[in-house]
Amino acid sequence: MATISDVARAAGVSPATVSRVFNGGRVTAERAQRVREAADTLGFSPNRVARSLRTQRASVIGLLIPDIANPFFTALARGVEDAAQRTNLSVVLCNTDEDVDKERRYLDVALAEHMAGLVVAAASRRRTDLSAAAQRGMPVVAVDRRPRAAEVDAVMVDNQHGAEDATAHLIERGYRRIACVTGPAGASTSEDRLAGYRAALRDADVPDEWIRAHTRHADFRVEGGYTAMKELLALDVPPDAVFIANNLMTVGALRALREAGVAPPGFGILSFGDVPWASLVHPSLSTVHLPAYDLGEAAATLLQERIAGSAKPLQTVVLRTSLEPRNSTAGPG
Amino acid sequence: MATISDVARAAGVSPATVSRVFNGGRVTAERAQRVREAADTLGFSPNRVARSLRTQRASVIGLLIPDIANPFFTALARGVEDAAQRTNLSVVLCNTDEDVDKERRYLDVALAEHMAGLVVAAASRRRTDLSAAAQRGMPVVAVDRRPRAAEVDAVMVDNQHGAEDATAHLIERGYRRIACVTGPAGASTSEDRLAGYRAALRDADVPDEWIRAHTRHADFRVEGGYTAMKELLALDVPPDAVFIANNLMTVGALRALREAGVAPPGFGILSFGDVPWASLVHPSLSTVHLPAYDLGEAAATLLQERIAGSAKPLQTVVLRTSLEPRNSTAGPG
DNA sequence: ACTCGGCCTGAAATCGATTTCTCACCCGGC
DNA sequence: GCCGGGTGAGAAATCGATTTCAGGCCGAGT
Repeated sequence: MATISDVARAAGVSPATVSRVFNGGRVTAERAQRVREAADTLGFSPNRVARSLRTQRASVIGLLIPDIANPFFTALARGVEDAAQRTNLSVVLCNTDEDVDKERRYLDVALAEHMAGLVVAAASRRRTDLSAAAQRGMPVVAVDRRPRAAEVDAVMVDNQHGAEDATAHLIERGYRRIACVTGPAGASTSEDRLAGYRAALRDADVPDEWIRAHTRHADFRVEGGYTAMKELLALDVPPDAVFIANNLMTVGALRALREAGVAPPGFGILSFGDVPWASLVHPSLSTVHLPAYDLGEAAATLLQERIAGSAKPLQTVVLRTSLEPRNSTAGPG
Repeated sequence: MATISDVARAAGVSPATVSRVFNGGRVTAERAQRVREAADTLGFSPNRVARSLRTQRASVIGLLIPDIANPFFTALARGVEDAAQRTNLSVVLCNTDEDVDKERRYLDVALAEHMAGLVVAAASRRRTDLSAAAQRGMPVVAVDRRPRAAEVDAVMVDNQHGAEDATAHLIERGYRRIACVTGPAGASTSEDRLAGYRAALRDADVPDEWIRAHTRHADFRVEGGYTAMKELLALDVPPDAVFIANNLMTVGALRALREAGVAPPGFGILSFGDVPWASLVHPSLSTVHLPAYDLGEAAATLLQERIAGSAKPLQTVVLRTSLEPRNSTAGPG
């Protein structure tokens, strides 16, 4: 591997001159030419480790996500990656598995590695701690989930509004007994979506007591959705529709519904978050589409501004969801 | 951010001693204790950039995969990640998008970043070029797909055997007109799977000419599978079963089949590679299960041996697939 | 008592780039 | 002819760790 000194020697100049050629310093055209030729023949490309050490800034950003198997997060990752690539940043993808300890280990690595910045979809609203990074001046952007205590930029979706819209849509279709399966009590996403669901039902004069009795908290995973749905179906008077707060739980719920022989349009299903290949499974499944790719792109762009030194006040960008209804003519009747 | 000298000063020792405390040199217990206390109070963790520069080896490995949205590769990535974490390596995940240029850019980054090694699922059998890495002594393990010219370790699945088994399974069930949708002509995976399919059919005395007429090459993506399946269904005498060479094309093919009103068990479907939530879609879909996680784990383990300096001759590890039939009593009839 | 090892320790070199500092040179103006 | 300003280039410092080298101390053996 050729070093900058090798190139300097080959071109008959000093290492400083070589560095200037590649970093926009003032060098006479003739010398610059010689340096470039020498670099080409030697196959030189600057050692990024040495550069990082000297300049005190890396060309790597970290992306912490809770579940790499969830298509929502892979789409988000692609958004981050595309935005990062535009300024020659590489992305280290870290899968925290919804595990706060694993997440903290990755945070430590990011700090020791002196990464340029972090995009974090927090594993927990309450227990994720981003203060260490903030303290050491490493820019952080929270995405999708905002850890409670952190003073960081954030890019979110309008969970409450999206959920309210979606639930209202079910009501318009004529469903009357609309249950809800949401995520863990701690998570901001699950609380906001639940709040939206509640708002829509209250607006339709459904009593709070009924709402509480038909709300289930699960874990944002397939199995959790399955179990919660089974519980709801076992009620004395089961619901005629359900609002489900994420895509994986929807998959589980669909299994429970199939086992119970229940299907649209007699039973209304609304998923918050796109279910992969949902059109194959249930053509009549409505979904709230989340702009996962844009979320990642916006977060990475914001992060790059901070890395470049922007001192603007903290921002929170909120992206809107969009409802994608199917089979608009059908209803419960 | 505290440096090693800060710790040294605080503990009243030299930086060398601090380094030895953390890297297993011989230091008296009393001093080591003082150093550890100083490090704790200062929140010291060694700067990995400086360490990499000095030791000439990084604690980061690169993972190049062609499609992060494919569950097969995310499972593989988790295998790599878990294995890497056991020896404190971090994984940089690079999504090449089946694009050889993008892949080459990532390879260059990996070299400039002086990563410890690479696990590569090549974007192309013919055009992916791993020689630059090999030349500079960076260990590389190919996984799932083996680039033609490269002299590297590899971890593969037994594509041909798996495909042959799967096709034989369809024959046993009584299907007689078994078509095939495979991947691009260049890819090793698609060729091997096609070969297995052919072998099984030849074994059942199906003429070569018929086989050729019922084989379609597509692009390993959803749309490709859809188009190819439509073509096959439009034949004068359409097939009564199909062997599909990867999971995403199966999704497309299923859509084509649904549109044509064709379904199991009258029509036999066999997917090479697990289709996510297939049980929801079509309970009677048989799949060849690919050990994606183990593939990644084995590759990362092999890579770590090389990084540690193993000079064993090049290895190729082949993992077996397993057939997961459903609805075993049903057949075409 | 003297020497020879062995074991710790700190000083200093090192990794490969960037960047500051300094100097030499050249040009133009007075 | 001399001086000032501007420009380009090299020498050397620097980033933060690891590692070599050399020396100091202590204990054991003769």
